[in-house]
Amino acid sequence: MARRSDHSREELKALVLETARKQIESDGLPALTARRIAAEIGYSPGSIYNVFDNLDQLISTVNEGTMRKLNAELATVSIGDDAMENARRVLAVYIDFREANPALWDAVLAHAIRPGVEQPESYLKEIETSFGVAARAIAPAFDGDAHELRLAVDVLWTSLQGIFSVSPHGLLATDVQARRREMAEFLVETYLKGLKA
Amino acid sequence: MARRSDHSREELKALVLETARKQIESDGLPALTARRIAAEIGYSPGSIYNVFDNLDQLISTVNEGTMRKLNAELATVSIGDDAMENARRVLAVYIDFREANPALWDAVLAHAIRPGVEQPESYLKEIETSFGVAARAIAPAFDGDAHELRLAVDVLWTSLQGIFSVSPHGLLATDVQARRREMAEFLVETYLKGLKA
DNA sequence: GGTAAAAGTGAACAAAGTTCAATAAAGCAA
DNA sequence: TTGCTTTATTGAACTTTGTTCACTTTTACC
Repeated sequence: MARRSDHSREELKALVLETARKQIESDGLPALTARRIAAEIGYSPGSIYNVFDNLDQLISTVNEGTMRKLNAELATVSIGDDAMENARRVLAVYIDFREANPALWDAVLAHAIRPGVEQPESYLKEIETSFGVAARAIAPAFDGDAHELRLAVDVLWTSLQGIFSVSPHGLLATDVQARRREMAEFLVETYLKGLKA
Repeated sequence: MARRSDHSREELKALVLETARKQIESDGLPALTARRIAAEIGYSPGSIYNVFDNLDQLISTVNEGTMRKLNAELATVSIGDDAMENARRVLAVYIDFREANPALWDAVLAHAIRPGVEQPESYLKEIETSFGVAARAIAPAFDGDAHELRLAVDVLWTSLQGIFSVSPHGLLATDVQARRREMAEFLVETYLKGLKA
């Protein structure tokens, strides 16, 4: 069979994307396969490659949507003159988001690690938006040194990624989430204190 | 054919291990496959599974060796009463080790991330040894609160893993190493200042 | 010398990403 | 309507992976 026109090219792309997102949410990134998406939407595996170059690009697009959702929530955080207070608020939103979307966020983290794989421009833009919020949050602790501010944000961001990526050993699965929250809060408290010192 | 006795079981295990280590070093973890190891040592793929349960266990064993090597170097660091100075020294050894063994260290980091996959006891012991060094290094900044010291070490360790895992975007490959060093040093400086504040 | 145990093989299985010649439907022209 | 062109879609096929296991061959021992 061929040429069904059940969906336009754009509709099909959106359908694939949405299905991929749901499958990541319910079973995690490793469970995502082209054949499984195809089966779910009633198309053949080849059709996935008609609307995406490959699975990596598809995952990047899912991740872009996840980042956009995070950024929408970060945008609601009110930023004042107290860097520590700002950082606490941003972290709270970050953690809540992660706990509300664990598998989707893991997919973002997993892809952030892959070396050499370059990401679409639009995806990098979303990341920059997040960095911008973080930068404005801790800016009061800096005397206008943009270069050092950028360094401080990069360090904070990647450190948080470490905390939420590495599985703490010797802990029951039920305690991992609480431990990570504790660690992230300790990092932000200590790091911000250090910035002001 | 069968039963060659070119090597004893222990010799074969060591041979597989050493070959895997070399292949990770030269081509990275993703390039490591059972068939490639087998071809290199002149055995069949099935023989790998005669001495290791599966590839994950083999990689964990390689990683254990890597950690042991790191610990040997960490053991030479002299620890004094100044937490900041201790931390600087430990970090320098850590960074030098990573730069001397990039692919092997990436394999350690990659495995640290995998959720649910439990590691052999002996491997966890090596990690604990590293944590012990880090704990003694920053202990002077604590008033004997073992619980908080442990938290501080966990945070520092996983944060560093984040810095060395996430590929900073918008950088030439040649600059990544220098940037990571800069970030790691900034983290340690700032974090330690925060601990003392 | 014969037998039991062990070492080693290598073909086979399932599952993955990906490709592409073939095909059927849709659109269009006459 | 008819026929031609274009295009969407297929699904079988290719490659590669981890892993298994019935079978073979060698060794060790009685």
